[in-house]
Amino acid sequence: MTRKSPAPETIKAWGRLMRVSRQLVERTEDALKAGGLPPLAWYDVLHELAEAGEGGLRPFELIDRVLLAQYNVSRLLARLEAEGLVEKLPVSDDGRGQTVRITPAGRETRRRIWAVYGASIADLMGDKLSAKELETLAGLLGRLRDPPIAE
Amino acid sequence: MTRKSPAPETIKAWGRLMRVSRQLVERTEDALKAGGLPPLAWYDVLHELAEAGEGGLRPFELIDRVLLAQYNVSRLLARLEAEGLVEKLPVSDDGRGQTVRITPAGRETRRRIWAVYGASIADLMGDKLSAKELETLAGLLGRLRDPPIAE
DNA sequence: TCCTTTTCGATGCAATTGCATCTATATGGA
DNA sequence: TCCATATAGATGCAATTGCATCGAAAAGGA
Repeated sequence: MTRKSPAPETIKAWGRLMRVSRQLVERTEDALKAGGLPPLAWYDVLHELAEAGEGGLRPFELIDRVLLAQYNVSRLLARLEAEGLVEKLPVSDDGRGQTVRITPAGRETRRRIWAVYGASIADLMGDKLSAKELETLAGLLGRLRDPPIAE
Repeated sequence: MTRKSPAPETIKAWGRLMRVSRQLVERTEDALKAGGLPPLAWYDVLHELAEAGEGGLRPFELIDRVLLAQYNVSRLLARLEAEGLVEKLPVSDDGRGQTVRITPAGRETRRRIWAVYGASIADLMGDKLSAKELETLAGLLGRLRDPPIAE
């Protein structure tokens, strides 16, 4: 942990990152709400499960992918199951756990969310920066990740 | 609103932005908790009020500065007042409103939060990118703001 | 095998957030 | 002036989040 106060450029970049990310999330959530659709977190989970395919995912695998706390994943999955968007299957070799799989209704919901979410992304980012700038941005952000991504 | 799906570079940059910003916030909140300090939102409000000086700020002015909903500001200010970190003063020319001013205890708390927050910023951003890169990042993010900042 | 520790997932309870609405004051006509 | 509308800020209630902990099953010794 560095002990001294950050440089002015650092503070400025930090402030921008905080403000912009919150603004973009808020606008996107508003767009989803306006369309009568569930929040972003639902999309994230449905997306990961769709990518995972028929094999599904264990809840603990979902946790690091979607960056949610364990209890949030547990409860979100319960809500998704109640809506019939995912199903939980017992897993043979681990009596504690379960496998979660997306249902056809879940895929359909994911598709409907994407229609709005994708448009929001294009609107808020794609229209504002060039392809080259987007790549520069992604590269710089990748270096802030943990673990960092060089590219 | 653009109707088509965003380009791959756009999606990638979006994903990085979402993931990185959440990761950085989470780590910073963890650092504050570990230090027995209040959450980031408290800092934001105390910071704005400190900048505003003796004149203080009206709650509605705080709302757009800190990007919180009206009811969140209302309740956050109530908590800060209960802790003696801010004080509410009636405002002469508008009987509905009030002016909120930071107290000495509030300044002290802000200082203590910054000791950890600033170190976290330096650690998570300052140490990862050069000054030039930080400026590039801030510039690109500025263009995503609403209203956008060209520089 | 038996016992301790770890991991997986759920949940009770308190705090916070979101939504809708409320009260009070101010503002802008007719 | 009087009334309709708008703005400032607070709040009741429901949903969500965070924290701590729990129960159950697995893993790892001794």
